[in-house]
Amino acid sequence: MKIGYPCMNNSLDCTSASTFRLASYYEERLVQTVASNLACLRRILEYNVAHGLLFFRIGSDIVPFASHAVNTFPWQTHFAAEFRALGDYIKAHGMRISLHPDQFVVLNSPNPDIVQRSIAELVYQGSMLDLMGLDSTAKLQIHLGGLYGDREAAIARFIAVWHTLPPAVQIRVVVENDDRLFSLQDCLQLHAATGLPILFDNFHHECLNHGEPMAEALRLAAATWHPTRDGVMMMDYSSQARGERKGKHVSAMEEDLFQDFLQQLQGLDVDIMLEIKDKEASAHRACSILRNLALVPAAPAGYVPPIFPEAGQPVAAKSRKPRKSAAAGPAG
DNA sequence: CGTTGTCAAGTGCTT
DNA sequence: AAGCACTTGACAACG
Repeated sequence: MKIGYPCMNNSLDCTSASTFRLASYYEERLVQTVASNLACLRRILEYNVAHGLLFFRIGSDIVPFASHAVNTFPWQTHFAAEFRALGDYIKAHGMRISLHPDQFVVLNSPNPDIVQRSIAELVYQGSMLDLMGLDSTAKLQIHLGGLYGDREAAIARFIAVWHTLPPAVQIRVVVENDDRLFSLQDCLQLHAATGLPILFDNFHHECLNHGEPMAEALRLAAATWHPTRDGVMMMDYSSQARGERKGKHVSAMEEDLFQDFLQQLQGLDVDIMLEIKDKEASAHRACSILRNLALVPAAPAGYVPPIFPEAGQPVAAKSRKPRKSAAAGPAG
């Protein structure tokens, strides 16, 4: 079992999601930004290894405008060595990686332009995993898409588009049950038609289900992951923020609920992504709980116990990077 | 230097 | 018809 958190680390003074406005796009700035993002990603991974957090979701903004027509820079070859080194590091430490393209990726849209843009985004994100040399257990996590007033037609369109995906992308795509439109049952129907694995989200399942108990839902989702091709089932874990809109994620892990959830696993092996606002802080807590239950290995050599911050207090102040000066302005 | 409106991209729901 | 929410975060303009 591996524990992870998505995209950002609040303890480090860097971000791997630096971007800029389309209006201020120019190539030199792109190169500078990607280099900076990859350097920060490396630091985040090192932090994770040092703290025994072996599951991580890489953000979508590593290469700004990667699937936009404005970006014609061959970043894949320019940064090949950097991506390769990251992949070597990931493999050397047995880390698991996922990416989660955002809401603009809608494979079942009736609009063919949107479908094409969605595929381009998947190709971009999948190619990062390819460049890192990671196998098909590194996944691209998406939702089924829109409903458009006809559930069966919406699912059928997804299946039709899925069959047209490049094989390198197809083998990485996994579908997550969402909290309003497409339930675990819909995802199982999709799995039956395509064989693609279901990334199970416990909180979404609580919001939208057909009465399946959590333990049963977990087993159903786990059975969709091919042991060698896909690896151990990935899942998202969260819980309801009290007093907030239904579906709103908590800001810090509620340890009792997490302990209750672990009981529902009934021995099932999963890699758990904590979709909780305070990121690595909750991941540390989860890891600590799992170490006590002997579900994850003892702390790695040289492990420094994290200082749990008070609620709302950042561990380290973010220091702003110096502004890029006008020296790198567009040609002239 | 702090504040705040805005940002490539989609969909469904609420007002 | 328009605004909002979705892992919101971070850029960029303005004072």
